[in-house]
Amino acid sequence: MDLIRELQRHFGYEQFRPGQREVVEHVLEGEDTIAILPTGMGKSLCYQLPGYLMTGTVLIISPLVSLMEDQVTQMRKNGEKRVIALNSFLSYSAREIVMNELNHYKFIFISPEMLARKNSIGHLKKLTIGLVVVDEAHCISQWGFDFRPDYLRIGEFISTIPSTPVLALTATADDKVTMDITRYLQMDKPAIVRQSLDRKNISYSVLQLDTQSAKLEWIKERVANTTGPGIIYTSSRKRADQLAMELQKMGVSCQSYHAGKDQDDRSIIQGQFLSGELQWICATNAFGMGIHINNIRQVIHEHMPSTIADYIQEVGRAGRDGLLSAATLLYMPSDERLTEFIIQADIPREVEVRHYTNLLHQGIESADAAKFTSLTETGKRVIDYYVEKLTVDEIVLKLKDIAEEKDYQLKKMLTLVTSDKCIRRNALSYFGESYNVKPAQCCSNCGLEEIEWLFSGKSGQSEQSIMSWDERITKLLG
DNA sequence: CGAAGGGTTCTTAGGAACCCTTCGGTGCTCTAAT
Repeated sequence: MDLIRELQRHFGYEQFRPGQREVVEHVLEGEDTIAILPTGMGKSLCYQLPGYLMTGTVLIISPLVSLMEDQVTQMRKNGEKRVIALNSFLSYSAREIVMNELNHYKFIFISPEMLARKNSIGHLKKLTIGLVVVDEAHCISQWGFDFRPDYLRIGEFISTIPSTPVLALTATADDKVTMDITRYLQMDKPAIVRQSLDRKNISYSVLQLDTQSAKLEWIKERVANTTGPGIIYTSSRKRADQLAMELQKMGVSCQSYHAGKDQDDRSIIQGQFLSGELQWICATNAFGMGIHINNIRQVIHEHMPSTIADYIQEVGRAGRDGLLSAATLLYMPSDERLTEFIIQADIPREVEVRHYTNLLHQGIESADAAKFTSLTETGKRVIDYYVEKLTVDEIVLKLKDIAEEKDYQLKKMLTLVTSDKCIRRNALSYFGESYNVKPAQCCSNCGLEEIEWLFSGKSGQSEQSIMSWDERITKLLG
């Protein structure tokens, strides 16, 4: 088959981007495939093109309803009418109608939660599914074990259609994530297509400061004197709101974004950032997935994320246009305490697990049983998943493992932040990669000399723009 | 655990010093009550 001709016919492109052709070929061969392609490499083409070239429906499992809606809108805009998203946006009656007409659709988007429902499975099993796609597949590791257990149930559906190829797409996967994907998607010796995660145009800096207010002052100076658009990641919703307010006071066009805001506000803010109306976003880790903005110049971490993989995901949102971009992480000793608290707080404690499962064994309905414990809604759902597979003692051990793993990930992150070795090299080695050519603007540990490029488009900054990085930092810290 | 904010004390009427309490991330779906 002449894939280039098909590419032209369906998408109007003259050539594939790196990795795409290989992925498409594996999928068309009917092989299970894991594609690890950096952001902006056109992952959706990896299932859309095979979809057109094969019989049967393409089922795409997607983590966010907003992301599904965006993709459906995009595909419809490109002339594809046979596409639908199955999620809670559909009214009950609309869902009934759609479910009975599923064979009209070529591309069906669905959340893991919806996929786990018996009703959905019944309808989907009537279809001939040609390909199952798991978009943002690292969510299996990131969320499956302690947040959205239905991510671990995807494999149960897949095992009912054993000869259908499965394609997992992600921008970041270390060995453990690759193993989790293989296992929980019941993949059979998957083909792995991997492009380097090294983004040469991103320069990494870590700055150690002593207090919260020093961080605030640094950010204010930085935003006032350099160019956006940019994202500032914080570790709490409150902090994101405060920062946005401080920057607004300076006349910076800026909004905060986190899960505490209602869905409408969130999509408005995202839209404004997308259109360039907003220069800066102060956000928790709720912001970013599925944000297709090419010219983000800066990603500032007011507080470090809890894993290196998260860090690389967040930082990777900068510079999709290939132009130089800055990633700056502000670190204050003891910052890890908050992160530690957050990641451990939601893991159910042993007493809660034993109490809850005891009630279940007495025949009490799970919803009622949860009321008698201090379990969070998330905690309850996580245990409900493990109860199906494990004994109580095993669950307790499993949760301990999860906690230890998270702790280990955080320690890795902390090592990256506090090391005086090359940040790029350290981060890449976490993904089993080494680099060959060091870019001029590598990282603060290798030495960043000029930040002139960060002032492009700003007027009246010529004097500052020729200051060296170190001089500037010294000045900022006064 | 540590930061931030509200309240109280102390000493003398504005503010510093301290104690105590609260809060801290990610998303899906459905149900019941307005």
